[in-house]
Amino acid sequence: MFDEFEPRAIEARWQGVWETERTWEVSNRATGQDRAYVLEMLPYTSGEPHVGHLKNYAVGDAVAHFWRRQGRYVLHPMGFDAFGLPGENHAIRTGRHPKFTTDESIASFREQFRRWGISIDWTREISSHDPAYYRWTQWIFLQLYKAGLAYRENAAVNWCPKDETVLANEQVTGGRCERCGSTVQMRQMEQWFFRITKYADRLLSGLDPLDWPEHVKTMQRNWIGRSEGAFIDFAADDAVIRVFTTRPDTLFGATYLVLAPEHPMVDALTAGSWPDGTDPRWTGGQQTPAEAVAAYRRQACAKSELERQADSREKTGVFTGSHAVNPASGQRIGVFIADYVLTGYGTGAIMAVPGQDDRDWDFAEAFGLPIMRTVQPPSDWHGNAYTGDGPAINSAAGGTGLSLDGLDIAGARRATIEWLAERGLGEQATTYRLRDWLLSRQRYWGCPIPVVYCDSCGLVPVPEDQLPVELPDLDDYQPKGRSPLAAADDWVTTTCPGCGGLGRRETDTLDTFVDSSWYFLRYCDPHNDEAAWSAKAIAAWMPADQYIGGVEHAILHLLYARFMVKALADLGHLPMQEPFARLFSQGMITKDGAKVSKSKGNSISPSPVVEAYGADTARCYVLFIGPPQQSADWSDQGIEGVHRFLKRLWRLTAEVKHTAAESLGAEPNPERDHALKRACAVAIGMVTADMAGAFAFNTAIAALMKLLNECGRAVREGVSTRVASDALATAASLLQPFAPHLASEVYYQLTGERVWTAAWPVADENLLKTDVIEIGCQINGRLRGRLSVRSDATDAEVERAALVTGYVRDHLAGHPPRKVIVVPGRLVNIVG
RNA sequence: GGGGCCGUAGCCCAAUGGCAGAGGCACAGGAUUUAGGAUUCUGCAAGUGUGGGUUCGAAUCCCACCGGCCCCA
Repeated sequence: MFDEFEPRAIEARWQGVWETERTWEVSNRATGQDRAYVLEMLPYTSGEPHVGHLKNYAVGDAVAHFWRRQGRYVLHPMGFDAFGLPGENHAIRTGRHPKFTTDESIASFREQFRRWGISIDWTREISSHDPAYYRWTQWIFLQLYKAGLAYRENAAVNWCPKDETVLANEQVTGGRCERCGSTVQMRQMEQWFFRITKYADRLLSGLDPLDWPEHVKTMQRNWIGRSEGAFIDFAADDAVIRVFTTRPDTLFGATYLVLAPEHPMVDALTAGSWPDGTDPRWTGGQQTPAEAVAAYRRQACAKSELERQADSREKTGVFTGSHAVNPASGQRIGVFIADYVLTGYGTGAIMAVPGQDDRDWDFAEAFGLPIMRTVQPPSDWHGNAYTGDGPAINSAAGGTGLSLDGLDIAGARRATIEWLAERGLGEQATTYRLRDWLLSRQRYWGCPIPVVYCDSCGLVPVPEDQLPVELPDLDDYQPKGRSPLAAADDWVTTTCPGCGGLGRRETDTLDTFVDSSWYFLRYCDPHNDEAAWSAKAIAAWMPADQYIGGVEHAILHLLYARFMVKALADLGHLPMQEPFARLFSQGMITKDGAKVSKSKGNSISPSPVVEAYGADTARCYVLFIGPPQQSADWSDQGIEGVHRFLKRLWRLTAEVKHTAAESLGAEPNPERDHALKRACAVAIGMVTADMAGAFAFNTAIAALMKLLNECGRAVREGVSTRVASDALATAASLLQPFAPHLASEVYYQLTGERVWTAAWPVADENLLKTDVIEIGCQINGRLRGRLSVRSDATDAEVERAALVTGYVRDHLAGHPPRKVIVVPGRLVNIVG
């Protein structure tokens, strides 16, 4: 036993034991135990781990340990998301191959995880840049390609001019590149996509049964953005404009049409001159519609999507000079362009119904366009557009045969869609905000797309037995608007697998989200050379019982992984539909209330903390700092308190261990012995409930601090050595998921046993019982005093005891109480 | 603009609708120490952002507002 508390020595000792004895390794062949798969999101290897990683893995490790101690056989693996832009950008800056910086970063992460004592089965480690891994990434791509779920298309894509690559919609925020902040441009390019939109409905309905935080599910639902409505065709002078609306029931109220300025039909619809009687507000002050449209387009381009969507903004737009016909009312209505309509949503064109839509109302008011209500608002309605339900009005026209008056929204919607469909004027339609997943990246440091182009055979997938298509070594990583791989002639030039003639390899690489959309499957069977995984291995572990990660991945990564599992399941490669049964979304660690990031220069490295206080303190601190799902502010002062707590456990253990006497402190005292045993039982109950429930690690650690305070008091005031020793061993046992090293040492010192092999403690119910309890006594809901009653007293007995109490009798002054409420074990309330 | 989370002691945070306090930080005083540090003991404080409502009873549920953060636009 070391005299001083030296975390470094203790931690090195137990880490050595776990490594030598391969304590955390699990076999797929083990039988007879309840299996569990605890998974944290795989770290993106850029530089060194930060405190967010520490929190993520401290949470995951606590769960893994707790479940093991409850008798489950736990798979807890680790790997690295190793491809991607940061590694490549670093290579461009330094001229060093990204493999070196990536491998250094991985080594640094691996070393930190060891230093933190995270209980990982390292035999299952994977790295996404390892050919043995990305061989199967390529294999998955080919399976999806064969099934028609991966396709190539010329598409307008988001282009980041600084990173010189395309970006997925998901990687564009507020019109800017998520990584570098540059304003994103639109470009037409041949690109690879996964057909994730085909799974939109299943990705939505699959959310319902998942044990995930509700807000994460909501974010996914909003991202998929399903809207039900209809396409409606409006006949213009010599064209048909198809709009999408979620409110076909309001068709009679459509008093004008609005196209997005970028809509492909705008040029054709732009009239040669302003029609007679054109309102001056509609012309944008221009002599001709063409000039007005051109000027307005220039203006719209200069704005970000954010500005265009801000509802409070003044509505702007111009008239195209063309008219269309409302198919229901037969009215001629104007066709406008305005930037509050976006190309990407629906058909890029809307029918404007100012009576039932706020934005349309604002636009109609600004431009003097007719407003007609087609839903009767309530009699006390004083607002503008009425978006609520009510009977349809003004919605019948003799000529067209459609009559909706009196129907509610649902009925009018059905009738309108039926009427449109019969006449070939429209159809029921569901649109989604979700776009297909853009996979291609014109970058070097990624997984090569296993495809060859041949003049005679066209696009030929690389045969599976020729995988992996290895990423070649390059000296020049500089992107030049096309992938750096395009310059590697030796690599690009290849034999066509179809005809044996000359072929050229695909030079784009895969989005790194593809790499990370299936890694959790590979952990189940990481050394399989014959297949990406075996059915047996997947059956043994999947779906993951607990997934843990940051909320920043609530949309992209989680949606991609869910899509991948569904697609692979449809192709017969997987037996389940969802990868993650339970999700825990941890909160960020902030510094002075602000997000920490490398770019802000306020990132926090755990290393100095681990050096100064040890891994146990660092781990306990990130768990104690607050509820783990909430964001928490890092404070160097707060660490001290946790460190003192661990140090106290060490000191008390030393004191108890070193005494030869049968008791400590004053004379032995059975009452104090009992009180300490009881404190243990209480702590067991609290920690167990906190771990099994909402992962309330902060209150679990608080309960252990309380138990230790009571151990200290008992040792001071007199307690038998046996009881004190048992109490400390219990504390260590309960602490093991959070501070495994110190817990192992203390437990070993006191019992000679290994704490991780010990069963999770169970509270002795008998110890929790007491004879007499104090309850609150209220009069009219206000606390007036306390009352001692037997713990098994009936409600009637409690009531009687309350009614004979002095201040209650004084208050009632001889009148009977109107009501008496007894909350067993808590309080009694006299209403008089 | 929409959706969500959060406002409790000087600070971080607890509290199945039932006695506002578990734990930690800071602070004050005592013990120990040559001193500092470390250790240890004792003490300390808010009526729960604001205003309504439901209830015998609201930090907790409902409505509105204020403030902070996150996501989406």
